[in-house]
Amino acid sequence: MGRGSLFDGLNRAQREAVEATEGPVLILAGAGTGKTRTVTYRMARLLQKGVDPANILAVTFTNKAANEMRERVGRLVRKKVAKALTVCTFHSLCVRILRQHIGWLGYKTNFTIAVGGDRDGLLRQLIVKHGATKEKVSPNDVMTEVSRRKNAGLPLGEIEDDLIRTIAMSYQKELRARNALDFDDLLLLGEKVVREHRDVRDACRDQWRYVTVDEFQDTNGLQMNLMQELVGAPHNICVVGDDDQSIYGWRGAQVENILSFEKFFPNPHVVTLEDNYRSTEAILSVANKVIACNPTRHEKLLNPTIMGGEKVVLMAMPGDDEEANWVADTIKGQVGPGQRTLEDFAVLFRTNTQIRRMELAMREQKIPYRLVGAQSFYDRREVRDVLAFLQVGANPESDVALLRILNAPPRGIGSGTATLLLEQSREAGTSVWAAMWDERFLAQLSGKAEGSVRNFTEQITRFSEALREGPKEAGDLLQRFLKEIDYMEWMMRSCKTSEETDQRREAVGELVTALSDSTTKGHSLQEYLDSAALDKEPEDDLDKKSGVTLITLHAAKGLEYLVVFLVGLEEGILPHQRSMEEGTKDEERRLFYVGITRAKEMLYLSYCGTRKKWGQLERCEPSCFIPEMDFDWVEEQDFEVMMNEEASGDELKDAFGGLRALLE
DNA sequence: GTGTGACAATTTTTT
DNA sequence: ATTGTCACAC
Repeated sequence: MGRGSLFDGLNRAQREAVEATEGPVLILAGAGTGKTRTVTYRMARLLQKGVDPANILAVTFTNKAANEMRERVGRLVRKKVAKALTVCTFHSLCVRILRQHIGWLGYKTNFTIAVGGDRDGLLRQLIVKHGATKEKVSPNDVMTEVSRRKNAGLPLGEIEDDLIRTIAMSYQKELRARNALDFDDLLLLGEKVVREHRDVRDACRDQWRYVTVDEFQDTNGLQMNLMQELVGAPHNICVVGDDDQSIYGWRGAQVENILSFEKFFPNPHVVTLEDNYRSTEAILSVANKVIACNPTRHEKLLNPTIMGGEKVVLMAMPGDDEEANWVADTIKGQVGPGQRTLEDFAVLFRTNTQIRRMELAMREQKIPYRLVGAQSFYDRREVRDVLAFLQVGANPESDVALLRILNAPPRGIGSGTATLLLEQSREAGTSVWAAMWDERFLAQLSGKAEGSVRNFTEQITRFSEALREGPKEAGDLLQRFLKEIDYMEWMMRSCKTSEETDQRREAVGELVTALSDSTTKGHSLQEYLDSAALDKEPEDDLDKKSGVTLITLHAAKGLEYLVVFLVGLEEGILPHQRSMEEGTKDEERRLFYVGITRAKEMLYLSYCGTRKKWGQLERCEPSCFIPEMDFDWVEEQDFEVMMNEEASGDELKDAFGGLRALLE
């Protein structure tokens, strides 16, 4: 690769960043300033200089970002070289480290990762057990507090609220007993093992000599500590981020990590990227004026390189139904041969629940769409079940998974037997699986229950052995196992619509395919299960689907679209009610800013006069962020006024007939 | 032990 | 409005 080609199309600041390969580097990159491009070129430059790809680590926050980064480096260097890089999320980095070294902390290396439903289920049980149902304790309350403390490095034993402390501590004990880790444990223990064990730390330092961290404004204290342990002298660490896009404060992110980077790694080479290549002047002017309202920030502007552009449209809507249909109609009107495609459009929401209404409108109007970050693929019931089967097959001692599938589909091991089983495992200090083999336990059961248990253990043993003998055929084996236990038939019986039936069948099919793909590529079963626990979607799933993108503001960070609709600009939604109560309105403003800067050519904003909440109509006020925009670049429209005008003109009557009918 | 139906609670954002 | 939980009947 010639030196000239590597630097083609980079501006001065970007080149400076690419060329600064040694020592700490801080890249302050505003939205759309070619951040990913700069980072990937920089990695290519390292490789060009002769750095071994195995010595390069890039850490991101989402799998999507990790995949994209790997893919883009892959365009610059040979495939084989790109493959040897370590590009992963903080969480999967920690899994890697822990799968090797967690023995130091007294866990077994085949620990399971407790996610979503399983974790909530456990909490629910514990809440009931401690008689806290009638008190206002929800799994979420406990989880929020547990997560907050783990990420801040504070002990659970010092939680003030007695009830929450008790539940939090037994939650932790329970996880521990089941050799399971939650998301926060991954970071907590990952950092701990690296900090406490010099050998581990040095092994990591020896392997990863050049480290890059993306979206650095979103790191929390734990992640910062981990990086400090991982990166020894000469501190070849490059961090990239933008304080204006810090939107994860609620998850413990510390903007100070990027604002005072030099405190952690002295004398960094600082590069600022301000030229924006993504959006029009119109869009950037609106964005700049809004974000300038935040009091504490690195003062900076996004400089447009695309001058002019269509004004940002601000639409007043009567209600959320009309809003959804208006979005769908507008998209329809702009898609066609020689015009835009569905993939050019994205609709951005503050909350997941808003997405439902939009989905309905899309279906009614037969517009294909893809959902990002709504209900994640891996949170679907059938998927969790099937993964649990696989997990148990891979390692029957995975208590969390085993308990999940104990009686799914029903096989005569009901809650009574399950309780006895759990007691047995606790008393004997063994896994649930081991308890199932205990003759003294089996003797306590009725003849029928005993038979059920023996049947089950025998079935699992066969499946497990088959997997061990032929790990490459895991996909087939799984499918055969599902057939053997009649899983699909049971699952289908609880489906209401044929659509649901298809979806579930499809989901399971996808899972089997993904598994087969993974093992064919030479990944172990454990690796597949890890990625399933940490990923939101199977690798390529999302990009393959075509259509309009429906996505939350949080999930949209880092992405861009030709045309963006940012809907629901109302008090209580953006800014969210809770942020006003908690005094985090600045973060909501940054969220608004992130949303605006996703748009390349055209931005539509809308707010409603009324909105349905819990089936009831409620009045809404326009967001307080609206007056903060630069109205030189905004065109205000009112849907009802517009409709009346259309109604009086004859030509367009038919085109909008459907919409008008809605209003009447 | 399993399956059905009425009732209640739920909505911030993600790995 | 949807989803899950609980009580009751088989």
